[in-house]
Amino acid sequence: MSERKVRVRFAPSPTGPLHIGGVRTALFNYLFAKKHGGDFLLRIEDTDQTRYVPGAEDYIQEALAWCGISIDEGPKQGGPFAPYRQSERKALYLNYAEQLLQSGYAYYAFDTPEELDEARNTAESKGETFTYNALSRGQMKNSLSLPESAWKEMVSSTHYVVRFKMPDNLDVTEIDLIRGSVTFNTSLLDDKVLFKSDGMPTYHLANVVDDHLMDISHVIRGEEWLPSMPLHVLLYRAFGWEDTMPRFTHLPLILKPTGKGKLSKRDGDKLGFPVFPLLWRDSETGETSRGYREDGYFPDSFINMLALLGWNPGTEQEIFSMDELIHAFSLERVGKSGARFDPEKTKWFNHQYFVKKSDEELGALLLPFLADKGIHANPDMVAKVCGMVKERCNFVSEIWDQSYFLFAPPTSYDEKIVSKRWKDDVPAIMIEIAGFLETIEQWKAPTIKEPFSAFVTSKGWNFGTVMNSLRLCLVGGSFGPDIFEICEIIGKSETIFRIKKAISALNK
RNA sequence: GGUCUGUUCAUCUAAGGGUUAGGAUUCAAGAUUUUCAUUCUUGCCAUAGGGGUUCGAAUCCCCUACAGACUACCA
Repeated sequence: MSERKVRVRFAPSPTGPLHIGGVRTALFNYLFAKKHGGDFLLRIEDTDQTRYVPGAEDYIQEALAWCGISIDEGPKQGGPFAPYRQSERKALYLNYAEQLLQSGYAYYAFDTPEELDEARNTAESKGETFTYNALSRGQMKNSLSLPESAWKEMVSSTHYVVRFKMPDNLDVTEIDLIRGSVTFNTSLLDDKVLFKSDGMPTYHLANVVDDHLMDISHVIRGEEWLPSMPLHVLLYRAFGWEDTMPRFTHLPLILKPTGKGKLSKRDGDKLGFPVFPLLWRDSETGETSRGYREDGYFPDSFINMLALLGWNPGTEQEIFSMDELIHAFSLERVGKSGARFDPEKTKWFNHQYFVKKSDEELGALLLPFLADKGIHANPDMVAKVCGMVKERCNFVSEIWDQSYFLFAPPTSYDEKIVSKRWKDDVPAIMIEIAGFLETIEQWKAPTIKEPFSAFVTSKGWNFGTVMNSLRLCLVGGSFGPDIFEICEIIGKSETIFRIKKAISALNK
């Protein structure tokens, strides 16, 4: 058993864009597989045609690719267990349902949705919950309650479903790799539908059959699946597959940053952060949802953040490359309780990756951004600019906010700073400063700074006044890199031009 | 309602019977940067409550509270 090759699957249904909770599930599966030298498969669970959303499957593939989660076997990449799309495996499932029917672990049921609703409503009006199980199945329309001739006739003439015959009052105990032993009593469980009247299996049947057929060794999925674990275990037993049954692990949920409940799309809209890896445009409503990629997050930063949400290495290391994650990962170190999502920490992670990038890398990312604004600057100069301001940024887009004045003169002056710095004596001083700068030959930051400082001192001016006013002229506000660096970048004539421009613009 | 799972600073978490309960994010203060940001230092802040077991409990057990998931011919 312990020799078995690790094979895990990520099995989303293509009903919309992949949520970050789903990405994390995929990531943990991937890390676990790679840690043990195993395979990571993608299987599309599209057994519900009514919920099929065009583009969702492509989105899932693209999102995983962006994250650096590579798929060993899947619908696009193929593999020895193809097809990997359940709708394409449709023909298979009926045989397995019939196997259960023949061995007495399942039965035909003919209750219409209306009849089931009615049963639920009657129970509810009595303050009870209707459960299709050993106690009630005798009163329903199925192959256990009806005479054989009657139900056989119905099987051929009407729609039917196949239900699992849940044993009465049996304790089912199974080990969850992060929670330990979990026990359920079957008397509280219902006779789940395994095969729908439209000819498709339900999730329960399809996932067990496929996991078995695809030789899956570990099922790692969200906590919302924990209640259906006993059903799945019982299915493995019914099929006689218990000796190769995968080990189960249920991951804790990702919760809203504030308030209660699990993270939803709404929270992102409300609090202003993405809940999807990639931008998503709903083809029906035309509505778009932000994505981490488009918001300027780096995939490795995004993955790093996600990995630490619910898992920790037991050391104080926080920055991990994918390879380091693979090396350090273990299911035992995944927490049991839900983790509240923190958009602030996500930004912090991005900042860590941001400042680690070389000036040239950032420059290359900024270039197209500048081109959009009609600015075509020298790549060397752009790289230098990135180096000057990257400490103050979390995203590429913020480089522009911190450096636009290096590409063009300020178009406005921050009013607060003007009233604070632009005193009556300042214009006269600035005129003298401009005149002095005119005399400087060597236009480099250090060679400007030295004579400049001497000049200001000799005049007896307050250094802070001069510097802050000069910054206002060149930048339009009170921020940005070293003032002499700015002078060097924009050049001598531009520096003097901006001083004069500011004097006339601020002359009241 | 029922079943299952969970509960350590505001947030992510460490400490798998013995530490002044540690780190990170956020926030606040100070230093540096004659700007802003960075950086550095410091500070604030937690074992849900109650019972046991034990020489000793965040850790083991029970009860309560709270939270979440599930309870479809959806996954």
